Amino acid sequence: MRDGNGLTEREFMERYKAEDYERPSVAADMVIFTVTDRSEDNYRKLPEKEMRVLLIQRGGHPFLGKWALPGGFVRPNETTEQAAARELQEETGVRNVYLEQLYTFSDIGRDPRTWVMSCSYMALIDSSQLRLKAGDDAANAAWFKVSYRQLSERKELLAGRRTSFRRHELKLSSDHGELTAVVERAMTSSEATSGTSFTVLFNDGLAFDHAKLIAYAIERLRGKLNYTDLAVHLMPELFTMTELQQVYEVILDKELLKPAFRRKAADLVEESDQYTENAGHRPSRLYRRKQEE
Amino acid sequence: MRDGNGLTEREFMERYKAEDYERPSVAADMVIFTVTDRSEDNYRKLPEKEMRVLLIQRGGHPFLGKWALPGGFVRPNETTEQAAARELQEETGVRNVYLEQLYTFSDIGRDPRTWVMSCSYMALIDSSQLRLKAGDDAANAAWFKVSYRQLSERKELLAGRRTSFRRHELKLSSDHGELTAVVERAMTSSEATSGTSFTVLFNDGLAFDHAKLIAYAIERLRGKLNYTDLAVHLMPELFTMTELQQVYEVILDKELLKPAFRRKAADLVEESDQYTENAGHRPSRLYRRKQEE
DNA sequence: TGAATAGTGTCTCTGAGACAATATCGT
DNA sequence: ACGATATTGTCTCAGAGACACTATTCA
Repeated sequence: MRDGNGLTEREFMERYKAEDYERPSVAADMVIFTVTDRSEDNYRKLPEKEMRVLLIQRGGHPFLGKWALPGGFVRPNETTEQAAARELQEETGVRNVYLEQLYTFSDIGRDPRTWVMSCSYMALIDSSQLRLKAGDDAANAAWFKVSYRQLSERKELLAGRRTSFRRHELKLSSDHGELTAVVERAMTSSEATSGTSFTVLFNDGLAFDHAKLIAYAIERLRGKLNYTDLAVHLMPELFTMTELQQVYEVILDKELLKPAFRRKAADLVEESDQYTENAGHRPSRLYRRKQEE
Repeated sequence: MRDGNGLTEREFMERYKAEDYERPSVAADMVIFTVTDRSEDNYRKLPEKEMRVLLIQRGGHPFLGKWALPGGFVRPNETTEQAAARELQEETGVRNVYLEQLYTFSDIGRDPRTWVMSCSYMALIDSSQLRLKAGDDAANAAWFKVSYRQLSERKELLAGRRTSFRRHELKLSSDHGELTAVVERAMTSSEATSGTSFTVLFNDGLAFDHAKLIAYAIERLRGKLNYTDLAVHLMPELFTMTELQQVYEVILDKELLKPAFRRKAADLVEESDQYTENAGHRPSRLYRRKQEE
């Protein structure tokens, strides 16, 4: 079979010049979430939970000294998934975790060096795996406590184009200090069009557009929490219902009713024969992730 | 502020060589859906609906003569969204449509020429806009009727890793013939990991891995249909409830109950004062897309 | 008048929200 | 016994599924 220039496929391939077009670099960046216990002061209370995300302090330009998501450039003989998994293992030593592609960001100028797209991933790590790698080799890596709260909501009707804006404050805190960003999520909808976009309005301490990536990841995580078993990936092998509920509550940033939660979560988990002990109160049954269905 | 090499940011940027790493080409490929009436034979029956997708016959290597999704390489001064919107306008003449990023595919060897990732988008076009561009300049473009049906389901438990496979048949038909592919969706879940992946098992007539992209788009479309107003983007400005229901039915490939559907859809639409006429039966109220909420 | 579709009524069942009551451990 | 959490019960209400019924047009 010959094409318009009378070439067979073999001939075409031999003459094909891969360098004809300008190409972007593609990075795989990861938003790695975990939920940990806050060390508790009171004597028989349950420890509270905190949602945390892993950040790395940049040791070079650009954004020297700022905090960035772990990630790196995708190499020629790997997929973006493989690049993400590789980075994840390099940074946390953890393999075999929940990994989900989020979105590919390609705003022009998002990296001052050159044309770089970011294929972003979300990873969920349970706190027991986390403990293994507490004293990480990278002194410049830290788990930041996450808070993501809606500040305001605004609606606008302009030339048949209705847009609603939701402004959120993203606060990340750790021993290394506190980072703050304000991200606005705009949902446009007109006669035919429709779309969502994120804008970073304020940013103190985060590198690149990573505030946007983190906000996007949190929105995805919250959205999927209700209709998937995503949360159990954040749990150790055995856990109580209350612990699972706390994970939901800290991610969604709202309180849930116990009976309703237990009914819904019952489908996601499997009873074990074990119970908590020495807790200062009635022991609770331990559950594990359900494999079936 | 100076980095490890004693450089300021300005000095660093001047010395930064953009050519240090090998880079992939990035294409924006579009799965463009529309729903059209099938020309009806009977005299007072309503026309049936068909879901269609736009394909373009390749005029050059590789995959010469095969059908591919419209798309093209992203250029240095545009985002992937902009590239997708540009391609969409070039191919269909349509602007201002629903556009959603789907997934970035990066399997190695997916393009035999060179390293190419595909950032895929889904677009929804209503049938009235479609008519405007019926006689397209591109003689090699055609709207293919879509059928996507589950063939089989299989579950496997292997070394603590549970995987469920769903095999689907994708059939695309038009005046230019029929294309068939079989795509398998594997959902793996083990102690901690979890993930979904698509594999093309059989492919007759489609270029690249585009059978996979189309399958992915259909799954996304079906999934979102139930909890978003996605479907109204496929409708012209005024439409009846039955038409809207038919769109749901042809996409989901299953029949819905009328009263239940009307209750649910009532939130998505707004009544107009107009009614259908000369239909051979009781006229029906016309609705339009709701802007509020 | 009748074919065909438009539109409404209503019964049931399920699942979520809300609140209350009981159970059990460790000190 | 008491503090704290674990676990279950149940009332109510909203929404989905299912089926049946009435309404209206045009050939």
